[in-house]
Amino acid sequence: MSTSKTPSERRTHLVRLAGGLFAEQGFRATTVRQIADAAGILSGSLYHHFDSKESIGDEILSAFLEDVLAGYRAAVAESDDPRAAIERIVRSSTVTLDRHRAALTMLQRDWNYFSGQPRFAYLRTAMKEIEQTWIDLLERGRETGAFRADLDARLTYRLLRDILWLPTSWASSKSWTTDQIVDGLLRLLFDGIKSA
Amino acid sequence: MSTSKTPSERRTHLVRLAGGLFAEQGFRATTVRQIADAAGILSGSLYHHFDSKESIGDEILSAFLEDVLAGYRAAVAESDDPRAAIERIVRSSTVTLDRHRAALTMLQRDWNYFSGQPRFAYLRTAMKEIEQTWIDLLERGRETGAFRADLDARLTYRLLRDILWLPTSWASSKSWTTDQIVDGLLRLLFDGIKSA
DNA sequence: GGGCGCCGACCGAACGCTTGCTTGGTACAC
DNA sequence: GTGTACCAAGCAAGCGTTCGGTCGGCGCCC
Repeated sequence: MSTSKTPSERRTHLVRLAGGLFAEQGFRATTVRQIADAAGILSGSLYHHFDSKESIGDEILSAFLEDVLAGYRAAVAESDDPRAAIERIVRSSTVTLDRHRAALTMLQRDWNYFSGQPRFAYLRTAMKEIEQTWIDLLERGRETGAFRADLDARLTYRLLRDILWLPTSWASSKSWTTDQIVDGLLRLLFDGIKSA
Repeated sequence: MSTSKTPSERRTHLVRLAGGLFAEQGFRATTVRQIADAAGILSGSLYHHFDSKESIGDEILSAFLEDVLAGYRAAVAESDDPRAAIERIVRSSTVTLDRHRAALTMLQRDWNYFSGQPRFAYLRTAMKEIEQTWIDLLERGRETGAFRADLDARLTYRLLRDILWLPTSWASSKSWTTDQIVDGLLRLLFDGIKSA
């Protein structure tokens, strides 16, 4: 009944383990010894599977961004109007972010650390694409009359992107289901809190 | 013309210096040697003014929470209806948060670190009061018909509190004035992004 | 008014501990 | 009998913190 040892599937298991710790504590705050402990292993043995702590972070982050960008591209490509595209982004993001909680915590808490290193240059690239997608959608929606004419696309984007990434931090509190959060968010986003 | 040396005004200067670094990098990520360097001093000499790095953090955090709570209490006491109170909270918060950028970064990035220690128990207490204030306002507004009947007060609070604390992180980008951000935020909050 | 004592501010050097990472060896697989 | 997965031990660098000592300036005494 012990876990059958697939060839290099064990490596994936280690990444997931590390990811759990990163999601709770952030990347820098997590030590290689903690990761090793969680795996029931000595810290030095980790370096049989990875050549550095950063490599683990790299794997987590790049996988996350691929998923996010794929979601954004699909949402834009397969939606008729900006409002529908935004709703699709929000809904797909929630699923993606839920699967990659570690990556998001890392980006939120250790952005300075990663974004400074050449190795993680792809972070900045991906962020730019995300920003451009939002701004295009917001401006197109404004032009077609779907959104308020006085909407500041850039400002609204900054608010929205961060807002969208927030609820992931609430992981541990099981007060709400993912669906509840998305619905609450979309409602707040489109209609505000005022009664009609 | 050199800075006249007030007795223990130099201490305040050090706190502000440290705060600047905390705001950029977070508390844990900032080393006492960095603080000392910024002050043109050796790291050990810091301990002539403070008995620990945590003490510096304590001073920054407690001052911040006092200001925030004062703002919340005044907003509730001096407003007639929930909607007005919320608008007042948002407007006062923006000013407060701007003055205490370091504290906010510390809470966002190092919450786990601080909230675990008995010394910083007041953090949890203050947060509870903030939460209760929001929930009371949202529920009262729902009862009086000012807000949507299907508004989930607790969920909305979680979104709003975090949203409110977000723009502080954008410090460096001078793309927007504080007023612009508040107005955009309030508009988004009450009315959403849809055109009427 | 010149010397004395003191005190705040800082230096220089170290302490104990934790960090990410390396190295040499071993047990077991196939 | 070669390779994989691990252990045991340890390294250098960096962390927060401590400690003995230096130095300039202020009050004060005679």
